[in-house]
Amino acid sequence: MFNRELVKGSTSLLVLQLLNERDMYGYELVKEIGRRSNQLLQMKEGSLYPGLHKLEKQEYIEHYWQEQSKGPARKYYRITPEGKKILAERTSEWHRYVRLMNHLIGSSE
Amino acid sequence: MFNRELVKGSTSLLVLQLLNERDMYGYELVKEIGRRSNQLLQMKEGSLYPGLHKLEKQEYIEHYWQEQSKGPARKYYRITPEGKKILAERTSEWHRYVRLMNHLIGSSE
DNA sequence: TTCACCTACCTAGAATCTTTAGGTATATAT
DNA sequence: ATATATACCTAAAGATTCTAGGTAGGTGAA
Repeated sequence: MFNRELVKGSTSLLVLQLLNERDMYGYELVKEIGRRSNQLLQMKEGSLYPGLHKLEKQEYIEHYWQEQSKGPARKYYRITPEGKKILAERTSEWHRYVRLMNHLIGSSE
Repeated sequence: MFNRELVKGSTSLLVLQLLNERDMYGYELVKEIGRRSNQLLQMKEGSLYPGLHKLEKQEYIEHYWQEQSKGPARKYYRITPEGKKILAERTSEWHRYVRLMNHLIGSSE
């Protein structure tokens, strides 16, 4: 597993990226992030739900409910145009940051 | 400037790396990180000093005082063998994390 | 010699984020 | 009945960072 400190801060970027691919509900995001990372990234519900609420308050995402024929209703989230803008900015920030860190810790990877 | 959230978590890695190159004192670390990053990374003293104290408590670094012929004395920090071990681990964690994130946000950079 | 500024250390309190550790409810399988 | 899985949620604790100071020694200009 990754050091907890290292993982901090990039969760909102990850969530925005996944919602940019398709609408998802919270529980699905937790599972999907685990699946895609081979369980290396285990986003806790206690982090994800408040995080989603914050992103929605910032109007980067919005939600709609969808009843299911079986099981509890799902609260789907959709990225907004503003969210796409932020995603693009954050992604390029991420790359700049990685390049800089790799430079500082003496790696060309 | 980078998003504050993005920068979180890698400061101790950076500090250990710099101290692995040579002994430095706190104030020097602030300036050096700024200099090497072209002022993109501005480590605040309020973050650095408590961070150094924590690393020292974990016995990854240790300090010694050095009087100056002019100006205040300097508290130099030196990385310990344990610190070097942790640095190697954290560095490889960093690379693994970056590879994973780049995969998840769909980039080959 | 007074004032501003730089070096060099430090911390308390606020803000933010994550985890822990629950809770509620629906549906299915044993 | 009971366990398990889905699916939402939050309060409190823990960790880290920033804000916004403080202390002190030395330098340079007016």
